[in-house]
Amino acid sequence: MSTLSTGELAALFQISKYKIRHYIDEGILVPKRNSENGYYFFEEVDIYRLYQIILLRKMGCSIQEIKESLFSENVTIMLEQAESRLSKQIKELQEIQKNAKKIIYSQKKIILNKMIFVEREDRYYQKLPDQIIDEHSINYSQAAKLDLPHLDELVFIFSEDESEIVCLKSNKETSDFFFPAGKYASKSFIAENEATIKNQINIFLEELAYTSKYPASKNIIIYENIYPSLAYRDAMVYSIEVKL
Amino acid sequence: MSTLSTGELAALFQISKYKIRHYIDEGILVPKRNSENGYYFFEEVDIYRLYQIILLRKMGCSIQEIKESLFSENVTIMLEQAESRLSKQIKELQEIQKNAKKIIYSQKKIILNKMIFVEREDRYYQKLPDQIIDEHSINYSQAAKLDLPHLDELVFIFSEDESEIVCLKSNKETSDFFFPAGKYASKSFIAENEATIKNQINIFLEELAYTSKYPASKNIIIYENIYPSLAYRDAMVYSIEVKL
DNA sequence: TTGCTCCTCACGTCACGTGAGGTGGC
DNA sequence: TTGCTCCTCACGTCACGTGAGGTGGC
Repeated sequence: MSTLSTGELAALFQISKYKIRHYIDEGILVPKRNSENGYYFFEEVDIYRLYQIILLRKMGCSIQEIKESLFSENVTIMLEQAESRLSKQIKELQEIQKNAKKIIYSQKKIILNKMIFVEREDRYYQKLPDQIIDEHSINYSQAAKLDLPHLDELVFIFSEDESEIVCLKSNKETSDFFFPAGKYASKSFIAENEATIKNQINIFLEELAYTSKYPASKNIIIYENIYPSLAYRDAMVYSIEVKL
Repeated sequence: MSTLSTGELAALFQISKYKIRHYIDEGILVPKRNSENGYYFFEEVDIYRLYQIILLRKMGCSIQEIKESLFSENVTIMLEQAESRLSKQIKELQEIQKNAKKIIYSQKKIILNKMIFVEREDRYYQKLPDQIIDEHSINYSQAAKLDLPHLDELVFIFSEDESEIVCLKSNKETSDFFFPAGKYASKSFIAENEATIKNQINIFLEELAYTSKYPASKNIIIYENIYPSLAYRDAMVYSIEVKL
């Protein structure tokens, strides 16, 4: 039976020799050694053992867990546990990938600082309960139950009487505000603070007057574009919309 | 604008406060602090920043890489790099999962220590070059180019003149041995060493004589069942086959 | 002898986690 | 006052990686 040295085994599996030494030190790989020079030599069983270790490690098992799997005749039980965990992990990573792609895509496609005209469906919004609102903004500690997808549904409405109201997407029955289907003027911009937003609203309205298009309603809807916002470092991306 | 404490932020993202403190210490999260009591407070930008950090960390970026992404206005470039790496990683994990399932499945379905009868197609085998063979076994240091799937194609043939020859799966043209299609007697067993294998061959042949089924050829084929073998701790699973 | 590998031991590193000791807020 | 959080600092941990110093094999 031919045997391998640490270096050869490392080359076979394309891992570092230090890793192999680590597994020996931890007692999960127990090769025999040459009694004359103390060199380790690896036989077929050790090669299989190392394959198991590498596989289980890649599947997310700790060295401690692998150590425990040594007590049973075969590693099937540990493999099955690891496989079901891995399956979940792959799904999680796919979700993470989806979110990343969403951010990348939305950052690339968004048109900043330019008025555009968009067609919208009927939209309904509902005032947020007072305890969640704090100085016209959302109170995150109160709203901790709301996760990110929900923030997606948050809008600020500047109503006819100039007051600012924080709302959530809603349906016909429970709505406080109704924005009918049709053509809307829209503009997206980057804002670091609330002053920038107020300023941008004024610019938007002036620009709208300049193009001789007069809003059908004085209700202005402002929302944060969560996904493109997540791409920016110190700023957020907002959009203003008004019905023509 | 409402703000969050470290604990509240940790609860919002379902991570530990120590992790948040770590990101602050590393300088990738830079919240303002209350000048009176030194408490950190987190504003909306910090919440977005932490979301970015958590996302990039989950995608496999190091803190150092995240630190570098801070120099650009947005994290799109870093996100794109991370996304392509993540995509590769997901594929690798799916390969790992496939291998694990193969091992689990083959360990469960294999019938040990019981003679069975199987139908086989035509099989051709080719002797392995001498430099790869060492005392009737494979020399792994020479065969390091062969990866695991190739070991799957390795067999030991005990030919009519009782000699043992190591072979690889082959085709009609380059073959040294030919095992024709038809019914084969087969038995799988666990072996720790070569003596067990020799012993199992004798038991197998006696058992075969006992069932009054005489082999059509004295060529015996022995191979290791790589995938079930990978499930066992100190042993390997072999199968013997002989044409009836 | 040269250039390669092998060994041990100890310390480094990355991304946190933990635990002691003290303060702040309702 | 009680029970909660907050802070700092230092040390622990997991799975390795690195580097010094010395030996072995062709």
